[in-house]
Amino acid sequence: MSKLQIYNSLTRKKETFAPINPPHVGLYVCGPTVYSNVHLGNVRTFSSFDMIYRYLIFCGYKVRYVRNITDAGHLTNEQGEGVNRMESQAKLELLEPMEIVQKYTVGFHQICQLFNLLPPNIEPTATGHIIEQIEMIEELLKNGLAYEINGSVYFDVTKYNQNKHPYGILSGRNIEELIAGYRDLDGQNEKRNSIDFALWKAASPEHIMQWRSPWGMGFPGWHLECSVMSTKYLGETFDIHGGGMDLKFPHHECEIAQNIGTYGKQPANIWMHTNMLNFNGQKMSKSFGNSILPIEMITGNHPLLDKGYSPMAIKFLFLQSHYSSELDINIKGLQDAEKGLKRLMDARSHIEKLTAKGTTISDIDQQIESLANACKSNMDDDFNTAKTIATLFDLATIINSLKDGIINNNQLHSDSLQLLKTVFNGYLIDVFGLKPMEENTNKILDDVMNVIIQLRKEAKDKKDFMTSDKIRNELQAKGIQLKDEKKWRHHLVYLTQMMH
RNA sequence: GGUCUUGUGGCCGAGUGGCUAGGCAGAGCUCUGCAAAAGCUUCCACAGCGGUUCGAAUCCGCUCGAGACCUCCA
Repeated sequence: MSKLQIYNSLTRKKETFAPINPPHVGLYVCGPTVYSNVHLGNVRTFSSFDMIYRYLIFCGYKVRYVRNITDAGHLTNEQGEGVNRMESQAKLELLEPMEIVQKYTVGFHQICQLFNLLPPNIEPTATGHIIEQIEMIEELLKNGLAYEINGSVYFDVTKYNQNKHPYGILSGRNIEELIAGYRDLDGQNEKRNSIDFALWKAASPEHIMQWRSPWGMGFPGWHLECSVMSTKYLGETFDIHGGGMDLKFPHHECEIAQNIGTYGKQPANIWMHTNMLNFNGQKMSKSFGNSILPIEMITGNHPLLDKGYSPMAIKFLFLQSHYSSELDINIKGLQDAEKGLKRLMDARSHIEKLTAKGTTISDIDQQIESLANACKSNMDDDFNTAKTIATLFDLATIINSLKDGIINNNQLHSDSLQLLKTVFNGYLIDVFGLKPMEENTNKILDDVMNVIIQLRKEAKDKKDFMTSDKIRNELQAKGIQLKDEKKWRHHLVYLTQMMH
């Protein structure tokens, strides 16, 4: 049996996964900043880590998954940049910061549900851990790695580096170059050194979010919350820390510095970074005009889209590439994913109708077993979902052949049939978190449909194809697809239902 | 400018130094009243130039191109 290998950004190689306290695994993922809508790129990242979380569970680990909500810092009001929230307006016209936080936190959770992402075990907020953050700053001050100026506290990167702690270990930067790079920028700064970063920022009186601290009223620095909350819930050193590639520097670099500066330890054994999402060859961004919100993707309410796509199809498209690769999507890719997903889901439901009459182990049985094993070893190879999906497609071909009688069911042993069920449910449903299309559970509708199907069959038997085609077409228009030699079934109605 | 990543067939995308990735699309066939679905067969690759090697899409170098980060960002 293969063992799980994970690419570690810190060491830049694949490593055999060995949790600190098996079977327990600590997983920390940087969550969203909730002052605007999450976009589709965020969804890819959180889908990737959802799959990783699910696969760890699938492998029998007991995972504590912590994903933070960043709700402190430079909150602006809804109108975004260009609007000075400090200008005096009637109090009620301004959104309360926590109102914004609430709105976008709820929105984020809704999107997570639509994409069938499991909630983390703990979802801590930055504002809920101000005291702990202040405590960590005090430790850093005590360790001589931070200094206070005018009510703000900064991390002393140069000093940290002199203590043989390599700042830049994760992102491959060296501080001389960084300093040189900053020198060109404006130097109006109270920091001792341009690469120092804020642990605590003094707040001007009109700043809307501020807390009391030993250094006066202020708010915590941007990198501190993750250090504090990962340590609090997972320990000073835990197994996996994840986040988007764009957080590698400076966010994760600073996090490491803060943790080492405080506890003298690397916070995480493994750092994982998921890659970015492009649309039509470009990074999704407002300035390119190709930034699409998840909800727009689902409803199709966007000029660049021809129609809406189901969250499952979108997620399937994500899973067809490796989490660490850049992914470029477009309309055609979405359409392809829709069809591909349907093929796999159809194969999955066909398994239920198969019968196994094999008495000995046939070639087919052996093929099924080796493909099932391949799924595991593909996933164990740094969560290679693309390859695993390819393997599932190979199994789908076998299933379809069995269904159509092209492969005789005396070639299929009952153990293999069971294995097919286990694999399709295990990977497609449990690990990838893909939901099957909705099955009809309405008994009356079922009975009515059987009457209609019977009528159509009689028309067909009389060669009255006008009538039989009419029935089929009318049903199609109502979202029910009728295929000959088959039962009728519902056609993807659930999506639109979910949106309204 | 610096750090890092990357360049695969019509599109999207895996990939180990030597063996068909896969999906969707295209072509042909089977099935079919017609569709749909499904099955089988098939076409189209590894940016360019060198090098290492018995052998490289896979390793090294250069050229060209793309992207991310260096400022909040998944």
